[in-house]
Amino acid sequence: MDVADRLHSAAIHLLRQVRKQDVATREAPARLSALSVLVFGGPVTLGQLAAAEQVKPPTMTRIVTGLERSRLAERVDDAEDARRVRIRATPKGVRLLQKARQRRIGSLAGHLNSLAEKELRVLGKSVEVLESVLREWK
Amino acid sequence: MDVADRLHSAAIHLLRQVRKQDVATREAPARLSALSVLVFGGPVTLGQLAAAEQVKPPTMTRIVTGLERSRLAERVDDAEDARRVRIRATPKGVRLLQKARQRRIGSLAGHLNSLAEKELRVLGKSVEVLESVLREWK
DNA sequence: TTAATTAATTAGCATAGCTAACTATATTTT
DNA sequence: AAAATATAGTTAGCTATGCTAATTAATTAA
Repeated sequence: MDVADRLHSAAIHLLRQVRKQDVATREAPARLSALSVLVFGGPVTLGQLAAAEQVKPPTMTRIVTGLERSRLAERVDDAEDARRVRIRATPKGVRLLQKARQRRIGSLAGHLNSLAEKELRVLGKSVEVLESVLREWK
Repeated sequence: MDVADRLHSAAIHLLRQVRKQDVATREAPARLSALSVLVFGGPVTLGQLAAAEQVKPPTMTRIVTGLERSRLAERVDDAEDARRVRIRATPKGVRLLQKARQRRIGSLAGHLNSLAEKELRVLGKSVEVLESVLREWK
């Protein structure tokens, strides 16, 4: 319980810090987050994207519309099922997201480089543990 | 860089999972988050609360108004400086937040209890490392 | 005692969340 | 094959959350 509590708190504060880097993109958080799913998960239907982002389809419709207006993503007709709309990141979207990610990771890495070799190894080990926990989740 | 990248990703997915518990509160994320600062950090001025939540004062004005309408927090006049408004959680707000937190932590702890003793120790150790990194940050 | 600064609010805009209702396509039943 | 049902996405209309600019009130500095 104690580890869960402090891990939860640390995750919140860590993301709150790295998120500061995102202002440089001039794009809203919901759009960046959806774009991230598109860039790292490939083209998906609107419904899948909504589920991945834990929002309802009408919300995702508008997020995608916003991404399209910024030319970061585009709607593509689905050949198999004409009801569906596939969403994919444009090259511009991929570039923007990779830069945003670079800024976040760079910021975090900058703060980790004061750590001792041993501490970094412990951290790396527990990231693996977390990844296994997340794979089992739900 | 690799540790930073995977730690970042793990933090995102971990919080995305535990956040699901919050629907039970029937309160919006921004309000819960601000309330959390009030409950764990004691009464603060509106400006301090805005800074802690990384939003601008007008935004916090409305979040606090929402919390007041739900009787979760209240505005208190500042004796030293009449321009300031101190915000504090009500007993109802404290109770609601503690339950919400309990659900989150409980959910996380439930997923950690499949870990081996050794893995949990590694995780505990790296939470300490993260806490020290966060103390230095900015 | 003015002038400048600071704290919070108000006004007005865009985005993001929801439910309910609608359109168009697919699938299942009769 | 036709009708009924189910599914995918959008539209409409609401509330909440983010911003900047302008306002009000109080404090501090000149």
